[in-house]
Amino acid sequence: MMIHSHLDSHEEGRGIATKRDEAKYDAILQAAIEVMAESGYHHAQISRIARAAGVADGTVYLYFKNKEDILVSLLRRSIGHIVALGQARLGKLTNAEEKLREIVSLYFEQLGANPKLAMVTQVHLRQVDANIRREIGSIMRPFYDALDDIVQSGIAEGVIRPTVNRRIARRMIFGTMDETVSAWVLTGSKYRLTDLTDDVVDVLLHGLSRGTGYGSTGADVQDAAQNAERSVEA
Amino acid sequence: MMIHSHLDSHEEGRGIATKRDEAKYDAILQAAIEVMAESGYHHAQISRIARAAGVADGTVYLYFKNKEDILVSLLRRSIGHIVALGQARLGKLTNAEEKLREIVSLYFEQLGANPKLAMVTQVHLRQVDANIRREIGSIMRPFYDALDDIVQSGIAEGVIRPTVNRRIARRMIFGTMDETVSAWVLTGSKYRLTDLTDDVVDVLLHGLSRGTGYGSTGADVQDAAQNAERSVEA
Amino acid sequence: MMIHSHLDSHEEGRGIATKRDEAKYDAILQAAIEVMAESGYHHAQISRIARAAGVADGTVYLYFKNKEDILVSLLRRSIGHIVALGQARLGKLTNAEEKLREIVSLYFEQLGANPKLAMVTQVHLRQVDANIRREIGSIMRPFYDALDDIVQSGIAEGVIRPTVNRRIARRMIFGTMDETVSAWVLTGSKYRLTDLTDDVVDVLLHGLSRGTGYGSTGADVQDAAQNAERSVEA
Amino acid sequence: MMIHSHLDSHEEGRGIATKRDEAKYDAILQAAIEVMAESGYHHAQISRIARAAGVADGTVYLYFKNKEDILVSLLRRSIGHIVALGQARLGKLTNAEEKLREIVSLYFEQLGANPKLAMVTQVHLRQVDANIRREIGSIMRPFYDALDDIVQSGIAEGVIRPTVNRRIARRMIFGTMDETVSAWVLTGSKYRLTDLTDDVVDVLLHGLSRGTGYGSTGADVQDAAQNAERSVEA
DNA sequence: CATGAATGAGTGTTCATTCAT
DNA sequence: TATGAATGAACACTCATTCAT
Repeated sequence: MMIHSHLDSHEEGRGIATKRDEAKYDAILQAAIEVMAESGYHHAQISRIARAAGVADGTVYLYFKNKEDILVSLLRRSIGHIVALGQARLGKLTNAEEKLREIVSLYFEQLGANPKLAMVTQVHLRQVDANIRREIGSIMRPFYDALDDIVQSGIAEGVIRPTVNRRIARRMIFGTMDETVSAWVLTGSKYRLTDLTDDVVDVLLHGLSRGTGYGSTGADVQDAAQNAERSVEA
Repeated sequence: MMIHSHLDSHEEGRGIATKRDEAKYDAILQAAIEVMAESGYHHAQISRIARAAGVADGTVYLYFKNKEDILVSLLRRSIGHIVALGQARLGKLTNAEEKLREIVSLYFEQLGANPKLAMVTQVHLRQVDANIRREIGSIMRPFYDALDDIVQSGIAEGVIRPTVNRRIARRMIFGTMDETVSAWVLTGSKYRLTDLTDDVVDVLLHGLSRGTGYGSTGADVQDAAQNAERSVEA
Repeated sequence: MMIHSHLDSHEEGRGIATKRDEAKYDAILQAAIEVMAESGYHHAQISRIARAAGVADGTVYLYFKNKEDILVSLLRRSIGHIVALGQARLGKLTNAEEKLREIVSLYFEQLGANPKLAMVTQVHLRQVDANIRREIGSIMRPFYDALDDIVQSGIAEGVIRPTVNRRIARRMIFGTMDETVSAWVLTGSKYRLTDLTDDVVDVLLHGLSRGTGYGSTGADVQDAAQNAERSVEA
Repeated sequence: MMIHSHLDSHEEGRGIATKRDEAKYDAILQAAIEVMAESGYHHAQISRIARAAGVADGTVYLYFKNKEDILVSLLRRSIGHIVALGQARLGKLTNAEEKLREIVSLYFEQLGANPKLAMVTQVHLRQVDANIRREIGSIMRPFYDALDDIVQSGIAEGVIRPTVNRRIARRMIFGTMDETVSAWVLTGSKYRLTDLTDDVVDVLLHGLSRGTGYGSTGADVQDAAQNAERSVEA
């Protein structure tokens, strides 16, 4: 998997404090997650974030250009982290199926381990203005590229059907993961997100249709009755 | 298809004007679409919407509880319309595959025919507060239910694999459609959304994996080379 | 005297409230004079002005574009008033000397009758940004034009020396009046500004120099000893 | 000319750094002129002044009490310089007319040679708070005193009319010079300020009125037509 | 039903000043 | 002396909502 790496240096975007207290930077970001997860982007006053971080209001502006910059930096850091992990883990894998499972697992694992961060990325991040959405898009790009690479290499390996519309394939992968995480967040993060990995990968790989003779996975041994029992999720 | 209908009476939610000038209600809703599509939710002042609708500011509050209610009513109306159409069209179909294709087609057709509405539902609707998102969920319910029905009946018919996680299946369907429409909107609505129906249904039904001997669709005759050419979309 | 009249319609500049409560407009302006005279421009919070005017903060913005607009409107109104009075009074006079005396008298009378307004125009008005100073210049123009007209007509009548640099003559007239009013304001408005009219006009007309045989005025009978006694002013 | 000298020791006012690096003190003052002339008082951040002076922000406070103190020190230094020059030059003159011409010439020469300084003293200096204006008054005192001395000695010599109101005479002199410099600054410092000396002195000495038989100066040979041509100034 | 003038709560951001090093 | 990171007070302005007419 070729994960593009220009976002690894996820600090570049700051452009304000080149060499200030890194712990303070982290504290503000963490405080922002806490406050935003609780109150949403628009109701998360800078003064509350500052207080939660243990700094003065003005200090926030030594580390971030403005309030939106905090949000963008949050996403940049978390996506950057996921992408970096992906580079490390997926590099060792050769099979597209394994790569897909790994990236889904990674995504669920990362967001599943931090419900507040997930709340911010899945819900509050979307409350911002159009111009910020553009920047968000550019931050997500490396992740999208990683998904595209998986599809592309899978086709090359003969593991993925060459006839799928690749862009749509990518959107299916991301859309399914995104919808899954959002549902998990909005229902209170009550179950383990990673538990869904196999089911998600199964449906992504094999679709809904009962074809004839396609390769069955371990998941297939579950029958419809069992399926109906899974009710942890709302 | 069992589309739950309690939201069809989409006027119930108003609770303000039981039977006022219906044309004025529509005018405000239409004005809201225009203004929000252009400026986003937060920059769409009530006064601008009122002016665009040809009514006074105060009049808006005779028809809607508040600004968010306009947004919610927009969604209620458009989803209600789609659900109603779905009831009509899917009722005649017996095959789950056909139903899936029909609902995807219908969704793309409705939003594809109204880019401004799509802009509002895909982008601006998400800028609202968390508490409103709950209401949005309840509005979407009938549509989700329709998708669930398709999955459920598909399994009963033996068309859909009984082993798929049904909730995840539904999220895959909706997530893929949603992501597809969002991408279309955010790149300027430059191509025909309905042109993607077949490719979307193909990947939903058969997944990514090149299994052995699953039933191929007409789409399958496209080869990788052709796939690479599809560049209408950004 | 040809006083250019485009500023008579001193309400045009508002451009916000075309037909609102005129009494409210006046109340805000008067409140602004009170508050600014006491605290200066920068310390005159909109909320204090609003409270003093008996309106809500937001109402101020129904009548004025922003805080600077209040200041500019103040000047526009007071200078406009002086210019309008000048048109009425100077129109009846034919002699440039009389016109000069009249306009000095008028200026001192108007500002002398309203020390708080004078405090604002002489002190606080100058605390604003460069861009506003430009607008202030355009508001003062008609007054400068009136002074120019007096000089010009005086020369035509043979009353004013044709060799004086007209622009400098105007600046002397205005500079002397301005300096006189400022001194009066800054020392607490303790004496009657209009009492200085004759002495000011005398020095403007005849200068400092003891020429030989120039026409003496009544003021000339005051001798140096008396002059030294005038100590009301700081 | 009796120029009171207690402000010559313009360092007294500092009260902070008694004998620090004089070059640094100058550098900060010069940087302040540059930055303020460009951006105005309120937009001239201490940090920009410090950077322009090549020192740290905090260092500024080792030399100046606060931001206003920089402005006041600027005026103190420049007026002090003018007053000192005046003492040197006017001491040699015996005639009040010559003294007046010399001090006008000196004032125009000093400010005319430094448009940025003039911009600060004529425009930005006036943007300060009312309490500071009092201190400005005390700084200007020696200059006012010099003007008063000229008037006083002129009367004693029989050169200046004993009947002029002396305080008003002084205000006319200063007001005319001030207005002239301000106009020059605000129109872009495009002509030579010193070129106006003769015209200014002429009108100060002889006023506007065409009396009979007052002593004419060389300037008088200019006729009205020529006067009209002087259009260097805006 | 309709109006639209009036309301007033709510907050991101700047920057002069301080002080620990 | 000098630094510059940290501080935190201060406030104009917007706009959803109301209600007297």
